[in-house]
Formats: sequence, C-alpha cells, structure tokens
Amino acid sequence: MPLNAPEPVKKSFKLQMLQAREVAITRAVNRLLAEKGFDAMTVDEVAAEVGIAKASLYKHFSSKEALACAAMVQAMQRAQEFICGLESGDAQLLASTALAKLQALTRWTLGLKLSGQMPSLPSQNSSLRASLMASRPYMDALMQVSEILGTWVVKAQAEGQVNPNLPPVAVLYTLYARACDPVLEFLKMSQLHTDEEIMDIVMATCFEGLNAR
Amino acid sequence: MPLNAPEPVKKSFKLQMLQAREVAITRAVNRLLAEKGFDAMTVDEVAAEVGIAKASLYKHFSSKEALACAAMVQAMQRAQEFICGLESGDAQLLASTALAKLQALTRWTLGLKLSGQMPSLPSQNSSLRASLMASRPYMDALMQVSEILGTWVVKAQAEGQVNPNLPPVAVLYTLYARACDPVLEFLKMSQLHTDEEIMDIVMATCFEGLNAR
DNA sequence: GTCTATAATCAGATAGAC
DNA sequence: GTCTATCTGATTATAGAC
Repeated sequence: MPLNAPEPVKKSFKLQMLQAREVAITRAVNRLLAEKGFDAMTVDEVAAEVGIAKASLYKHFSSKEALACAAMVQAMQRAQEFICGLESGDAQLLASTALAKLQALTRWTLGLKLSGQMPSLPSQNSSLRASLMASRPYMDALMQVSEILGTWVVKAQAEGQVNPNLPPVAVLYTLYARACDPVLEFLKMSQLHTDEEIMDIVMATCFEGLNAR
Repeated sequence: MPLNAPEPVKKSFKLQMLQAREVAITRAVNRLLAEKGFDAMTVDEVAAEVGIAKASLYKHFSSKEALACAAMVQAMQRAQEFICGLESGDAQLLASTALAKLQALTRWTLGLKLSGQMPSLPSQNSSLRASLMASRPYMDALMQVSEILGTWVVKAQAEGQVNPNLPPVAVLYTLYARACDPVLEFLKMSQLHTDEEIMDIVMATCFEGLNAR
C-alpha cells in the first residue's frame, strides 16, 4: 500500500463528503423555508430532516441565519442558471423576445413555489433580512440577477411590449413579489384548479392585469 | 347623594373605560402587527406601547393569538365600513361602476399599508392562521366582505370591465394579496417615489398588468 | 384591574467526550 | 465531525399583593 498517493485522494473524498452533506443541509433548509418560513423553522427540525445532530449543523453553519443564507444563495444560483439558459442557444426559439424571457422566468418561479421549493422571502422585519443584506454571496447573486432582468425590462419596454410608463425597477419588484405571492397558496388550497391552471391564472393577472382587454 | 341612581351610571362609565382601553390595545397591536408581523411582535412590546403592565393585558385577552385576532377583527370592521360607504349615497358619484368600487377599495388598502396600519396576514404556517380560522367574529367579517366583493367582481365581469376568463375567486384573492404586497415596501424603501406615485404604480400593475396596452 | 415578580417553556447555541 | 447533555436568553403566561 503506497504511503503518499492516498493522501490527496482521501482528502478529496472527505471534501466531497463535506460538500455533499452541506448540499443536503441546504436542500432541507430550502424545503423548510418554503413550507414554514424562517421564523417558524427551527434548527431542530433541520437537524431531524437531514438526519444529524443539531450540534453537527453548527460545525457547518455558525447560526440559523447563516443556514438560511446558504439556502437562499443556492436558490439564487439556480435562478442564475435558468436565466443563463434563457439567454443562450436553444432557448432563443422558445423565448425570443425580452418579454418572453421575463414570462418564462416568472412561470418558472411560480412552478417552484407551487412545488414547495421557493423559500419565502422575509416579508417583514426578520433577523434574516439583515443577514441577507450583509451576505456578500447573496447580494452579489441578487445584483447580477437584477442587472440582467433590468436590461430585459428596458428592452421589453423599448419593444413596446411592457408598459413604458412603469419605472423599470417597479416591474422588477413586481416580478420578484409574484414569486412569493400568497395567491398561489390560496388557489391551491381551494383545490378547484390544477397547478397548470393556477400558473395560467397568476401569469394572466400579472402581465395582462385584472381589467378586460 | 342618592344611593341608587349612580349605580348604572358608574357601571356604564367603567364599561366605557374598559372598552376604551381595549380599543387602545387593539390599535397598538394593529400597528405592531403591521410593523413587524405576528411572530416578531412580543407581548412585552404591546404592553409597553399601551403603557400598562403585561399581566393587565392578559386580563383583557387570554393569549397573544387572541390579541392579534381582536386587532384583525377591528381592521376587518374598518374595511366593512369603507365598503358600506362605497355602496351607499354620495360615493355613487365617485365609484359608480363595480370596477370603480373595487379600485377604490384597493387603493384604500394600499394607503393603509403605506401608512403602516395594515396588519400583514400570516403568509406562512403561523399559529395565528389557526386562531383566525377558529375565530367566529373574524371569519364572519371575512365572509361578509368576500360576499360583497364577490358580487362586485361578477358584476364588473358582466359589464365587460374585468377579464371574464378569470375565476371570480382568483380576482378576489388577487385583491386581498395586493393589500399585503411587498412591492409597496420595496418602492417606499427606494425613496424614488411619493406614496401617491407608489399607489398609482401598484394600481396600474394590478389592474392593467405589466404588458403594454 | 393593575402592578411586581416569577414560573414554565421553548429555541438557539455550546461543552466536552468520543 | 458527530454525538449527548447542557447552558442561556427570550418570551408567553400566571401568582399573588394591593
């Protein structure tokens, strides 16, 4: 048995295990964040869902806020990947205009929310708000996403497809807000519509408004 | 000094004081509920804001949930009064059509939210949700409001002013959701617009949609 | 009914053995 | 790094004097 060779291999393996564990943690946090929100989620629940002791969680993340931040960053990165996909190659056929891209992204976020994978933003004065604002990885990802979406909005307005009287930032905020819109839960609870129908309804109210056209 | 006459007068006075105190409490709760939400609000804060001891609060309301329920019922009653005003006399000139009434009510709720008087609904799994659903006064008020608004929505659709393809209940939920829309806070934080402008923007996105017309 | 003081509980975080 | 057991602080709720 060689004495030197196994070292880096073993190290890499351990690192992989570490990362795999952390991915499992953020996935659990993401799900619980979507289901109950930050305040109602307890660290004990996270530990139970991952299947490790609470103390072990704190070896990976220094606080409950750090836990949630990591999950939010992960979610943000998934959004970035989806956005990149919309900007490149094949997707051009499906989403050729700026408006089509905005709509595709919005529908994707609605689907995430309906399937319980969209961590609900801290809509009120939560301790999470401050932590997120102080988190470089999160803010960087948010800025990047906002910049791309901002250009899409401006382009869609220039192309006459989005109401040019609306401040672009207001359009942006509106799209962000739709990703955590309680209307989706309400309609799902009523059990009168399929997920597809619910998405169609919310997409219609968002882009076409309540008024008849 | 008569021995019998003062009795009912004194009782009535004490009752008035009691009710006045409880109104003061619900007002404070309402404000804190709007500012921080149910979970972040503590009973100590409520007591401090009202200016009485915490134990005294529990003489009026049996739990934190009961406290919040009372505030929500009070808010609901204010909404009912506004709705009744829209249906009667003078307001007919300002809000003659069903759509105009829906818009007037929506703008009113946006104004409440902007001035920090709209208690934010428990959007996630809060203990408040269950308490509200179990509260007869709250559910009764909610049902009454929903019934009236429901007729307005159907009428507005029949008059060709609201998109007839949308299920009326979806329109209703959408209007409820706009009353606690985070877009309002986001725009207010950006400090680029006055409250009036913010209301105009949100009203436009809500009723006319993001798309150009 | 209001107060001070305290009980009871729960959740975030840590100590220390392995 | 993971565990069990524990600490600490915050928060809901109550006891008991006045």
